Amino acid sequence: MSETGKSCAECAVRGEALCAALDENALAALSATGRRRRLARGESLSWAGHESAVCANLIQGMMKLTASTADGREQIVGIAYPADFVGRPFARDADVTVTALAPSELCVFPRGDFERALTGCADMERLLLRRTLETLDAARERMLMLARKTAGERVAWLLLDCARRAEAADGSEFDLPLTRGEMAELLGLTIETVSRQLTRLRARGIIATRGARGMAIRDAAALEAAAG
Amino acid sequence: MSETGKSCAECAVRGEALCAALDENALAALSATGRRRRLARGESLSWAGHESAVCANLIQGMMKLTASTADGREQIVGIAYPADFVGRPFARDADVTVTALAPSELCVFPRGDFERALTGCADMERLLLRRTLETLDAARERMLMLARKTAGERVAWLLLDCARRAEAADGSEFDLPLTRGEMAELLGLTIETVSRQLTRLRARGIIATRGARGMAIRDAAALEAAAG
DNA sequence: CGCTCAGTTGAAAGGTTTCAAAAACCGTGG
DNA sequence: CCACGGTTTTTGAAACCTTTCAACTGAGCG
Repeated sequence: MSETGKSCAECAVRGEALCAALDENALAALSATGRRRRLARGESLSWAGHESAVCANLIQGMMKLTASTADGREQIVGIAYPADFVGRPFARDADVTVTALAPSELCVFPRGDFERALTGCADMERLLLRRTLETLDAARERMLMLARKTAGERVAWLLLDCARRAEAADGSEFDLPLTRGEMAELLGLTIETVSRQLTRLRARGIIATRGARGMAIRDAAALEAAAG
Repeated sequence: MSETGKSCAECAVRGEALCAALDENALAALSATGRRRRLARGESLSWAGHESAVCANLIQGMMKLTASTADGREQIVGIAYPADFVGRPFARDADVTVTALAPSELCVFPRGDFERALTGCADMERLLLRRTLETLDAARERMLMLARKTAGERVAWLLLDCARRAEAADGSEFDLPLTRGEMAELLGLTIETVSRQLTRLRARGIIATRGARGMAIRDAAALEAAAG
């Protein structure tokens, strides 16, 4: 039973989060060390360069992981969705900052407790290994994008990714979960360049927009082609 | 005992590779499925988009992991050194190509056999998890570099990395393990840009070169500053 | 209804790439 | 040991794309 009075049994991501791999006893033990935490948009869970004190499962919302240079340039290096794990077990320091992109709720554990749960449960460890390998695959795809794709290709790629995640049917409208600034931060571009590329896609009839967030893909094939 | 007649006991990376976590029996079982393989510079172990058939430990040499776009643009997304693990357990398809940068020797296992060894040995699984988390950290640092650093910063960053790995004392000479082309492939630049940045660092007295590979860092502080 | 902030658009600047050619390097063979 | 030929590296100039700086527009909200 967590601080907020919700039990694991009624957790929105029960069955999808890492702790799905725990048996009843281990779950109870871990659960006793965890607590729910809500973050408003823009609030951070941890900061790069600071001690990596916590691990958490994202229950609802959306978070960004950002890396930054000494002089303040920033880059989003990952996005976390509900049921995703965030944190860095087995390391003293975090090298990313984790910030809520939308109002979010997490189940937070002291890092040491979470590590003990991992070590004590090979299934959960295996699950984390698989997820980490997938995250690494995604990171490598992003490296290719950041290093070799044009601005137009990057924007198209992101729109396809958002549409896929929004499970938007072809031509149907969905809301972008990111501002232009966040899109830029993710794609390694500037706000202006993102805006110009969206304008270009709209001019070519490939997408339609409605306000800043409303988005509809009119020509998925063309968008895929544009994504390189 | 592997094909080449060498046993694990006399393996050059025994104690550092993943299999250091295996007990005697498990090691014997895995070892029976593995074989040594030598690759000349430029030869590949696996190809992106093809079936991820093998896992391996790099015994000696150096390999690059490259991702590529449909139209052939390429980006190095990782480098493997002796004792490093290469391969993608738990996935049907590989999304990177693994190619030898120097004459290399690997201990290669069918993916299924390696996965069984992992599943049967929590210690090895834990070790792979830790290494994968470290690799992910490195990948994120690279994303930041590829997205936000200038050509000069990238080249300086790479030189520092190479010097560190070569354990070159301050001012001492060492050989770059990469050609200009490979440096460019790693840094998300072109050969010409890498060459121009090296020329600039040389002109500023920060480095000295001797042929294409010989490199000496004359002013480490300035180089660190230049790396951003 | 006006205010504020996010997003768009424009023009100029800047850095990197592209294309082209010269120079240096390296392994080979005489 | 030096000359040779192919390849890698360096250098130059122009083109290109993205960024920067600046101003405008539009949307959301009290």
